[in-house]
Amino acid sequence: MRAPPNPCEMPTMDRTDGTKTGKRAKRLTGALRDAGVRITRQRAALLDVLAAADDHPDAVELHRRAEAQVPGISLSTVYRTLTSLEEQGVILRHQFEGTPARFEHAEADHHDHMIDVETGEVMEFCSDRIERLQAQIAAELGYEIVHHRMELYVRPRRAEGESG
Amino acid sequence: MRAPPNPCEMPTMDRTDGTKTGKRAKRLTGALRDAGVRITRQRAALLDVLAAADDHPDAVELHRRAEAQVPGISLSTVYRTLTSLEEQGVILRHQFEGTPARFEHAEADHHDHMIDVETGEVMEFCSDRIERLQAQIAAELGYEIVHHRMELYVRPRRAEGESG
DNA sequence: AGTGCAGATGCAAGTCATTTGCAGGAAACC
DNA sequence: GGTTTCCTGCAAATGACTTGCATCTGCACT
Repeated sequence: MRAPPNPCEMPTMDRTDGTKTGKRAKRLTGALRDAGVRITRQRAALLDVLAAADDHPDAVELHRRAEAQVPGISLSTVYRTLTSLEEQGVILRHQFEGTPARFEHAEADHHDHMIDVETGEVMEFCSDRIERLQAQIAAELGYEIVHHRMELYVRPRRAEGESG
Repeated sequence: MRAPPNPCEMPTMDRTDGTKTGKRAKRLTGALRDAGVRITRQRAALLDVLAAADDHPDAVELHRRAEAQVPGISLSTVYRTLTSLEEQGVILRHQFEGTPARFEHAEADHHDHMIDVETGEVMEFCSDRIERLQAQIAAELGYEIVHHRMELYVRPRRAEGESG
């Protein structure tokens, strides 16, 4: 139960590891600084929180977590920073159905998402075969893919004889 | 190069055909009536507009088109009706990136969407092979798919030597 | 055709997630 | 340390819907 089914499953396993998380925060910070973006306490806190997150928090949740490091940080700053981090390519924004946008750092390899419609839990997966088919379909119609969105809204498959 | 690549490409070809469109409107209306939903002038107009649409209009555009038949129809009625039509399963709502929700009638077979990021044009496609892979991925993790969303954001592939 | 009424409508006001104008504040570079 | 910008917090604005409420209307039943 729960074995990685795809070759590209679980690209980086270092989440919630204090050391790795810290390094990730430093890399993200460096990327920003290199891009000429000013590193304020607020942004550092947000990068920290994003680097440490192993889930897919929304802006309000990120704000809550960031307040531990920068009490009084404003929600608009969180939104503004998230937008700018997204533009710098260090985080990804996902607009799943019926929820506010959720974010994750962009250090892991590309993956798509599976959302448990009963719990809201977000899982990651990826499939090279699907990606190839997508590219092929676009190419056959004379297009190239800029980016794609693939979300599977799922529910636990109940064993036979189970009811509820 | 340009032949329909998938077996399920182009499921119904009757769009923008006056007669077929009228019949579709009647079928949609019948489905609603059978479900015990009252057919008002406003709803009839909206069903008409939806049946005739060969694009993917949003609520405001549908409102604009419906006003030709029912001057003074309210935008809230359009929204309310679209929600109810969606619940009845006669239309589909698509939330593409960065645009208000877009709608289409649900009489065509299942398909996914490809959005030209330069023009906003929406094209339909489908791939049985991708669908099968998706189901397989979900199954391997112990889930079944409730529904999915797959959108390809594309740009015309320019020929070699072209610039711009 | 007339009647009753649950369900539908229009309008205005409300909600929710996110963005923006503005004036004071603080990184970075000298 | 002084400036120069860029950034921040706050409050107000925005966009896309949604909802409360008083009125109206399909439509089932005469």
